[in-house]
Amino acid sequence: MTGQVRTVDGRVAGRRGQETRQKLLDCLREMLSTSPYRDVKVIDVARMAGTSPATFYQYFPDVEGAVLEIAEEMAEDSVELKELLDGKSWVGKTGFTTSEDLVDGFLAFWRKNDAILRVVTLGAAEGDKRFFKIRMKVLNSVAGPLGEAIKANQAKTDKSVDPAALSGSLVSLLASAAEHSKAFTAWGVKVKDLKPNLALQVYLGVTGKKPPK
Amino acid sequence: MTGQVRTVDGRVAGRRGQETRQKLLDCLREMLSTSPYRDVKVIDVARMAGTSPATFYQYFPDVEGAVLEIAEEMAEDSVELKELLDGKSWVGKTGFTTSEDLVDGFLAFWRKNDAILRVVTLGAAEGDKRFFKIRMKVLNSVAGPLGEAIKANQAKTDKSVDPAALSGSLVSLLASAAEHSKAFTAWGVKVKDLKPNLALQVYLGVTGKKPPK
DNA sequence: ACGGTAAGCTGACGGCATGACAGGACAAGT
DNA sequence: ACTTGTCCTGTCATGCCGTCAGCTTACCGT
Repeated sequence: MTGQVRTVDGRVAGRRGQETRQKLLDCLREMLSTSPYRDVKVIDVARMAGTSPATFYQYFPDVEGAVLEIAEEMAEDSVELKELLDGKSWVGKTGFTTSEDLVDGFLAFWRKNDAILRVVTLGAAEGDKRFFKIRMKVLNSVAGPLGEAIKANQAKTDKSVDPAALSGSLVSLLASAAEHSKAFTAWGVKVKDLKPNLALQVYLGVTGKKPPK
Repeated sequence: MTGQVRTVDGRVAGRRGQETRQKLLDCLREMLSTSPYRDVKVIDVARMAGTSPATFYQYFPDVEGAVLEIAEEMAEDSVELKELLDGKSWVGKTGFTTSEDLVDGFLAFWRKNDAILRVVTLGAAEGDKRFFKIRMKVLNSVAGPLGEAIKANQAKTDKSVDPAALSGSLVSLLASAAEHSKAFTAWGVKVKDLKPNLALQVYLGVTGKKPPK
């Protein structure tokens, strides 16, 4: 389904080629997490990979193209986030644990991929449809199931909030907290306290009730 | 208080110099809103301003330096956001209006400055202290007063949520919604419905109650 | 084993952005 | 007109970008 990996000029990549390509991607990933996006240069990536800029351009049209590749890989991984909600209960104490696990898992995922997600977020904000789509895929892996959970709970305790809007808000909040956790620290919220606070808000959003002691 | 405007090599800028400098800043602002941050080049800004790259480097060390200048200007403007909360009531129908006005004003501010805020957000996420500080100044102009309001209301209806964490979450949510309103659209939330939804969440966060009909 | 074919890599090059400098243009005061 | 200090730009060295021709390497059929 992925089709064959191809070079920019149309040749199919063999074993060695794919290795080189992967090495370039790895090095780019590394560069992204150590220097500002604006300063990431093809020549640096190539140097780090022990190859030449010309080789880079064989496999990717430009830096952005390679970044998209990494981002798509990450978006694939994001399906694992669905498991944080799949078949979980929102009732009583177990419900709050569900909420805590969700927050935990989401923050961990974001932290693991924070460099690439930063770039994806920027691209999306700048209106680039490709980055926007990737960002939505990641967020939807949580927003989808979460919206379902909210809708299911509203069936019991009818409230007048649009489930889509609410789950979207909650996921946006999680993303924002993950990307800018330092802001919360500056507001006097200790890292340790951040997670419970987020979990509380998620629980409140889904069930509409205070969590059991 | 700003001190005198100076060129990179230490001369003080006169009338004409300041005009040129301002023109460069305006053009940079324009460029930022029309092309990806990564692709903004000194030469383009200079060309647009009808001057030469050398002139640009006379007033700014690099693109980032000039961007910081614009960002600081914007951060100054952000004090106007405080007025959205100063002395406002959170009681009953008036309270919900306060919430609506806050959301309205915040989104408007963000939209007006979205290009520069995008870059500030990126810089902050990348760990740049200067951008982080600017972003905090903007967010604090709302988070501060909002936190006060929350604390004041908790005095009556005691709840166990940290006011700082809650106001931080709400402001983060607003920022996220402003920056990625398209995401909400993709979730089926119409632009028209987004504001009331956000206002509702802010109101809920502050008062802990559903708004009066 | 051998030659053919396609994959893989790089040196080299024109083009453009960066950033520094010195010198010329300009305005203002004397 | 002359001086002084501000302001702008032409020019230059440097370095990255993006492309290409051409060389080397691996694979495959006979």
